[in-house]
Amino acid sequence: MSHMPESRPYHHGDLRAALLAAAERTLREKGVGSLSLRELAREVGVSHAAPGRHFKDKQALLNALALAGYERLGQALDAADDPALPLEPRLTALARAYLGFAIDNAELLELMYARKHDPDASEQMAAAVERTVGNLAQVVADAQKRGEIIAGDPEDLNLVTGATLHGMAAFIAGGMLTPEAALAGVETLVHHLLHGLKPR
Amino acid sequence: MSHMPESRPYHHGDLRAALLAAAERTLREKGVGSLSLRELAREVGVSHAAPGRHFKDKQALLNALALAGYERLGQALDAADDPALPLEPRLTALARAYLGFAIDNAELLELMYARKHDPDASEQMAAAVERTVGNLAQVVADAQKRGEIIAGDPEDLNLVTGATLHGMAAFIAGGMLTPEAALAGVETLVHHLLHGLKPR
DNA sequence: ACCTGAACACCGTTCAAGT
DNA sequence: ACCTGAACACCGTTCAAGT
Repeated sequence: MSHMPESRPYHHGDLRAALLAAAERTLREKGVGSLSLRELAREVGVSHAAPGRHFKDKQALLNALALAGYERLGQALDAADDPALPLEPRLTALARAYLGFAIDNAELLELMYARKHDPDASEQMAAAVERTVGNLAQVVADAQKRGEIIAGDPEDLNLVTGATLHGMAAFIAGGMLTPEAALAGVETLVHHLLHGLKPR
Repeated sequence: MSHMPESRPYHHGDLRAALLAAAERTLREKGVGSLSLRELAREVGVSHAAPGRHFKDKQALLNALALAGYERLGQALDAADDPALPLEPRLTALARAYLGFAIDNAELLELMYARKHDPDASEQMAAAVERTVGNLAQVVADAQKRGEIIAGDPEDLNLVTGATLHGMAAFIAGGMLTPEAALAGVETLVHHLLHGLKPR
């Protein structure tokens, strides 16, 4: 038994994917701070210079990670969105999905938030962000059409809802809010957002 | 002219303060990524091991920086808060101050958000956060007392307003929102928060 | 007390050279 | 095409030794 049984999934045609997979695991388990290309190369069983073939930069690796994150977040939001629902439950479901993602991927989400103005990657990134935000914008637009929401500038309305959700996610990622407290508070949060803090 | 005129403010009794000052300048000008203890030591004109006398860790330096940030944010909020004002303008002024801080100290704010569970520093840090949040909580509490705000759980109300402001600040720090757009939108933001998105 | 110099164990990035 | 090995210029941290 001088070598592994068989079928090493790496080393050959899939180094890029292997690096990304290892990176995400490290990210989840030890945080961004402990993410090193050399360590990743070691984990995957490759020379320390090999990652350079697939990612011109450490930042490029991080960008790819963030991009994948947006992909998965987008899917989660799509899956959670039911356009047939009335506004409040629809928004609540969406918020719950977003916060769930934040809970399960706190470190990744921080990475996604951190803007690095890489001129090349920023195009894809902007598109990914757009798609994520677009999900929320659709809900607002639909609600406006149905008269369930005031007829203000949609941009402004998206900003409030977006900022609120973003802030909640940041609270979770930052450890200022426990997952339980966050999920327990979603309903009232959305309610307050829709009905306002002033007495009616 | 082989040496500086006089009074080197550093090197002697003030290395700690000098390091913090240099660090904040670097933070503002080049971002956290370019913050190195060795570089800081060079800038201040001291050996690379000297910082270790005043900060056990690089993280300790960052913690001190964040703490100072909370100090200044707290002062800015205090200065902006006028308890005599009616709820909406009072909250607007506070929001404007918070976003102003985010605009002027984007990198620092990111540092302040980033939780590092340093068991020792977390005590001071928690207190600093508490004071910042407390400012907002006071506004909500006052408004509730006056009947200007619904009589829900104060925790929940603080969460909405806090998350919204936090999210806006993060949008600014992350470059997804220009300072102009952010400041221009404060009034309607606060209005939407207080009056809700549903038609009245 | 406060700082220096050398040392250790890491990094990211580049580049010739191998297969 | 894809990877290796060596090299370069950095890091943070520690620790004896100096003043």
